[in-house]
Amino acid sequence: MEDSAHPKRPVTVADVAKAAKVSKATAARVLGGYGVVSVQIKDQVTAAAAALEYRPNELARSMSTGRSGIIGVVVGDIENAFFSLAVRGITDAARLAGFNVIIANSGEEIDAEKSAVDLLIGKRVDGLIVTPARCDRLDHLRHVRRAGVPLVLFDRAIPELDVDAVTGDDRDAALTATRYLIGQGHRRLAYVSAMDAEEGGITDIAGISNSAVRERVEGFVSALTEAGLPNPLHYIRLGATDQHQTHAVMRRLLSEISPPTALLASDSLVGLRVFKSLQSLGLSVPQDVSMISFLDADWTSVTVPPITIVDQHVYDLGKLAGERLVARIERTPLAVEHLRVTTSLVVRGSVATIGR
Amino acid sequence: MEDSAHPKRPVTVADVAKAAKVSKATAARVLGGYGVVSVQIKDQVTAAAAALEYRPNELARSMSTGRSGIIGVVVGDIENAFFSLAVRGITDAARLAGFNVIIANSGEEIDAEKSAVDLLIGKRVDGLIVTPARCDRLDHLRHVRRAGVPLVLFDRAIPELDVDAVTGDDRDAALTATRYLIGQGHRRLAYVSAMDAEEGGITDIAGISNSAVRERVEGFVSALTEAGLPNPLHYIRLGATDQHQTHAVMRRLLSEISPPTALLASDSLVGLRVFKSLQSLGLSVPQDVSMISFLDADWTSVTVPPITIVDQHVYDLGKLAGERLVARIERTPLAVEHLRVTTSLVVRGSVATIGR
DNA sequence: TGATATAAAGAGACCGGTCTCATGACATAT
DNA sequence: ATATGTCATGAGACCGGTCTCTTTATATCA
Repeated sequence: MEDSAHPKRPVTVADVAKAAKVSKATAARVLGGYGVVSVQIKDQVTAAAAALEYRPNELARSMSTGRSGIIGVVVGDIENAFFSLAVRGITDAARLAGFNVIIANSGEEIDAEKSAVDLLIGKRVDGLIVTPARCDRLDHLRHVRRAGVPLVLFDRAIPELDVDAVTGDDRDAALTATRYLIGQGHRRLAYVSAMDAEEGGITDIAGISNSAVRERVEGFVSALTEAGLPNPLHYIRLGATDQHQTHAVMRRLLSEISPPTALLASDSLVGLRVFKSLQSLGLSVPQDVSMISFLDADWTSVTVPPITIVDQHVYDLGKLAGERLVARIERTPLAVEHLRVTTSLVVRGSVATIGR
Repeated sequence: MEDSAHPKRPVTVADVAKAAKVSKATAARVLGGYGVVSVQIKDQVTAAAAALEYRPNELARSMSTGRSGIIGVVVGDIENAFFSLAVRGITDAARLAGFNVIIANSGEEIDAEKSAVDLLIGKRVDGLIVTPARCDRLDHLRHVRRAGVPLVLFDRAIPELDVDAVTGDDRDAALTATRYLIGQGHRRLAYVSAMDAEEGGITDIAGISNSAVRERVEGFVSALTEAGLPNPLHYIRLGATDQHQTHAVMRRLLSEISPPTALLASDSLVGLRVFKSLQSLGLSVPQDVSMISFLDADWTSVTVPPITIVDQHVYDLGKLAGERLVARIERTPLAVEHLRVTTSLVVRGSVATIGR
């Protein structure tokens, strides 16, 4: 009865004003915490507001101030530990500055990303953090700029966009990890990524539309090249998008005439799939195959052996992106930058020393 | 120059109307997709809108319609795989119905939860899904009801609140898992949870303020009782809130005169900590100690041995909560219900058969 | 005592949409 | 030819805040 009978129109400043016998403007001053009001009136209004259980309509507030207090975040896949940890970092930075976060998932699809961006702009977010699925379709991001909404790219940079980006130092990370593998005596190294497969393997590194993937491949290839190893592109495999695909990729890879002795997995999901795949093929790590995965995910420390990983300091990455965006929103004068967070190799037990 | 020089006031219906040489009302009809407009005028307005790159201000739209198209979700900890998977389920259900999701983290703290709820109500969300940190402080949730905002509780029920709840069948899950352990010959069983420790162990099950935790403990105790095992509360341990605490809890537990032979971990984070703790104590699973964890987390399938788990079908749980809330928002006539999603025991290798 | 400064409160425009109601044009019925 | 109805468009109120500008009351000074 009490709930359904009163669909109860929410209490507004006008209601509070009437109850406190003051003008709407005065009540608004108290409730909004601006302007000058006498102590007596202030108490009067506060009391009336409490009695009526007044809650400000943030929507209306945003309407007139033009600020929503919301930061929009478009990520590739929230379920991925990489993103959920990054979101934590972003959220913490945002909350510290008094902003809230609204999250949208693009599923790494450019159209979903586009509509998510449009939607958030429509909600008049104060700023936007986007993980661009591709670096070649930019209209929607250009539009964000033109709409005057601060934008920070996350995990992937797009130099031609002239906008801040926060990423790991992917090139260096791959370089370091690969050098380490080479240093342990490995000569045939594979790189496995979840990026959608192009036909017939990699031929054109510069053409990879995802900068994070591209930089990692570049680092990987550089390390092989500087070590004088032949055919650096030979063992690069894309398309490890799910367990089934990964398994297929792994079977093909390991049934080559000279199969690789070490694998570099492009992210923790791929790493997990690769590890499972090796298990089901009856291969043991690192005796039969060595591996390194990106990201310090849960699972990497409890396997036997624990997995050697490239720690991307994802939380910091997210926090930095959040802080950068806040600075932009607050119009702090800053040059456009590509901030790279250095990564660190955490050596555990998944890489064997061979050929000595 | 071009970006900074034009802080570029966003394009409004009025601007489009002027450009299309029609009234604001007519332009709004076309842009908002309501009312009746002749085809000719419609094209005219559409063209003008495209030329000006008009984007509707969803805030203003929400103001006048009273609907924001947003569902608010307050979770305990987004970083926890349980919640991030649930959020995926919620988000999918929401998007299917045309809603967006805004996520807030309570950190399982009642005050943070309170302010998150207030904030979301302020943003005029169309509905709210909350994981209540406690079942005894309810003012803010009562207020949600009074404000006329549909509410669905997630993972934990509060019967006295007369509101929908979607949870796993925690009692049954714990009962089944415990019975299984007993069936494998275990007689000394421990239950380890991350809930804040009360002094001196558990004495009053009915007093546990988190219904999910309470039901699991009840199920655990029921199974022990029906098997005629003595002292069912003896090995229940709370306070496994981080790796350090968990380690302390485990040391104490396993240095008892008759230590437990099997452990039930209340969630996947606790499970992971327990597993790591066992590793560092040099104990092997299941030879030295058997264990079962809640939630089919990543790590549980790649350990040696893989962990026997209680699968809570979390994605479905989230999806169901999302669907239920959408139904409420759309005023589908439904009785208030506590929906329980049945769980299933996935037997892998972390439980030994003993004493035969 | 009157002039002026200053603090506090009120009146009402505004943000950008939605939506009701009024108006005008044209077609059909009488 | 006049009345009636329908359809497309225009005018303007409204949502619930913020904020500028104006008015009123009180204090300060010559």
